[in-house]
Amino acid sequence: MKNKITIHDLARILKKDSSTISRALADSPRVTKKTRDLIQAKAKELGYFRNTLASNLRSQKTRTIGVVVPRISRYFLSTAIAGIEEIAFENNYRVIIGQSMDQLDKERQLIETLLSSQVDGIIMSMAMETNQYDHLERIVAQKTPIVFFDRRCDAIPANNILIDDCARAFDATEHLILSGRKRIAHFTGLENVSIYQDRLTGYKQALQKYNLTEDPTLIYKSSLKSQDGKQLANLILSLKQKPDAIFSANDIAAISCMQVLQESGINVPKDIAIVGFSNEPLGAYTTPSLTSVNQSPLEMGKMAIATLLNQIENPDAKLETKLIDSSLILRNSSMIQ
Amino acid sequence: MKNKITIHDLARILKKDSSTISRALADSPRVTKKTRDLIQAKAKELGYFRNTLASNLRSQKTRTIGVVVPRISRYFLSTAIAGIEEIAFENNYRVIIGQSMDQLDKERQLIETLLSSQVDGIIMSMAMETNQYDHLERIVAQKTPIVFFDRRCDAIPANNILIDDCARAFDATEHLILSGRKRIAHFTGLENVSIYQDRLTGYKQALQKYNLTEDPTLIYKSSLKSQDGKQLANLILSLKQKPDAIFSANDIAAISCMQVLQESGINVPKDIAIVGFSNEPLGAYTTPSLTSVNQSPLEMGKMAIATLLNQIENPDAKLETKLIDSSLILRNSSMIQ
DNA sequence: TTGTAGGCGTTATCAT
DNA sequence: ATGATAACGCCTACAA
Repeated sequence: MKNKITIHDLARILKKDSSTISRALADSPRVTKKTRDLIQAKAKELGYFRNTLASNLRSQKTRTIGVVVPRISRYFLSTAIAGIEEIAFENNYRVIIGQSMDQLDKERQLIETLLSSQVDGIIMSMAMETNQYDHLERIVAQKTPIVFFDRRCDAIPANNILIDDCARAFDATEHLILSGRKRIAHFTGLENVSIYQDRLTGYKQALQKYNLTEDPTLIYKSSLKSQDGKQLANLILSLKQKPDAIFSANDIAAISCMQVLQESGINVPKDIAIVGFSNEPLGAYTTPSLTSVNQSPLEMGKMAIATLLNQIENPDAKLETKLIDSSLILRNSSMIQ
Repeated sequence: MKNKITIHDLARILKKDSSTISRALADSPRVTKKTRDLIQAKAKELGYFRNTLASNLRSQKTRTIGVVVPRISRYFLSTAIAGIEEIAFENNYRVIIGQSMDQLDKERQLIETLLSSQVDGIIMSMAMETNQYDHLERIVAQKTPIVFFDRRCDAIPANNILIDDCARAFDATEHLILSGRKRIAHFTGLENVSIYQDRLTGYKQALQKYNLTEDPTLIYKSSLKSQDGKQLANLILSLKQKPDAIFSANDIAAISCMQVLQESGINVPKDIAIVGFSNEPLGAYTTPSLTSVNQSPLEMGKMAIATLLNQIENPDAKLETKLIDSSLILRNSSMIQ
């Protein structure tokens, strides 16, 4: 078995009580400097490591926070997680990560796992599929602090770290309108996801402001995956009266759609201008480069963990919704070249 | 405090002993089906959750594995982690993630944290800076199973999940030679990182095979970050006799170098052909698109966790080094157009 | 300043 | 089949 030295071993060796050892190792002032130094030296010598398991059980704190996201291998999310991990580490917290793969079932299981692991708090961005909230209600019932970022859950009282999706969608649509576009299609996600609703609202508000009629046949709902973008491109290609612009609620769908359109001889942006959302790095490298909305993922992640840690240390803190800076990044896919 | 129902609460309510409750909840056959059903129903009703902390302390297992990587927000690593998390979850293991940011210090601290958290095993890819191995030796000393992927550590006996870096570097260089290139520069990483040594070796072997003289002034060592690529580009621009090709040990340096070269009027690939390494997705979208080496990160991650779980369940299993499929992906940055 | 004792929640062992 | 007991390792009132 493993090389496990306990405070009892140290106690025996040093002929002290284990409580003295415990205090010394915790730098408690309630032990002489001399004994403390002696004990710490011996502990180091013997390679003693505090057993976090036992310590946690005793203190009922794990100094671990759980993160549940749709998937890690997407730039926005991995960058947000990088920010979370960085701040958590600085504050001596560990981070457990799980991916829901946008599935309700997996999300449920992950939450269950995290709760029974006694995480001190949870940061999450909801799965696309999630339309029931029993698992999230349980988090609240257990009084485990929770912070949503990006994809919030309106049904659950919690802290939220967001960008102003509606305003940015408005900006994106307005930008297309001001560039002279009249028939602007919108790619939206599943209706239970808050941000896609917000982006849809922003899109509609912009149309309204400029007196463009909202055409329901120009609003396409999908999972916004790569293949969805391709399918939608083919659908658009088959239309007699094509849109002259597309505002997609994410970059993946925008880019894959753009590729298919181009392969069929459509000129982007001349024939159809395209704007995405999220500012994935590869959008800067496509031809044409993709106009998109920067969501400041690193800042979102850092703000999410800061908010969570505050809530953990201060359980009565008022719940807040914080908006992180965001902006439309103009590139060539929406500019007349 | 939290809504925590324990087996003792259930015992009191059902007028049974806590050990019976424990057995029932563990589906032990040593309890009547009737009582078991009764207990399980009641547990569900009251929202009982096993306290993983206590259970772990008892069993001396955490069912948690630690992952230490340079940074999460890079495609290769986030994808590998996605694979790790997926398989871990299927096997009812949790994953703790830490980023060393390529710093030895942070890596040390992370390892220490993971060890005192009693993780059942560790998967890691070494930090660029790491040139001392005391922290890694401690992992071995504690008999905690460890698997390296991508950036291994030759000084530590462990499982390794790799690609054949040397062979792929050879392929890349040979490809440039067969395309008629004579002065092929190489961007390598810090010398303590195994994979960069391997890629350098592959590069040299290809030169040798085709009787090209190895020119030490064409081998550039750096951290291979974006800014390094730019600096190297400027350095190359200042040369009287420029290379006609560059083989970079990663994509980031390759792409940023390519950009700077192009801005200065160099035609890629005509004047200088470029090949990267890692096949980051954005390489497919640059102009010209970047020839690179696919490292199959998802498969590497899955193989790493499979190997680790096997080692955990079977501590005497022989240590292995597994090579994952990899291949040179030809794109426009190295083809005469 | 140091020691004693008990408990965090679970589970394995032994007894009934 | 079920109950009693002890132990995993740590921490903290309380006592001395």
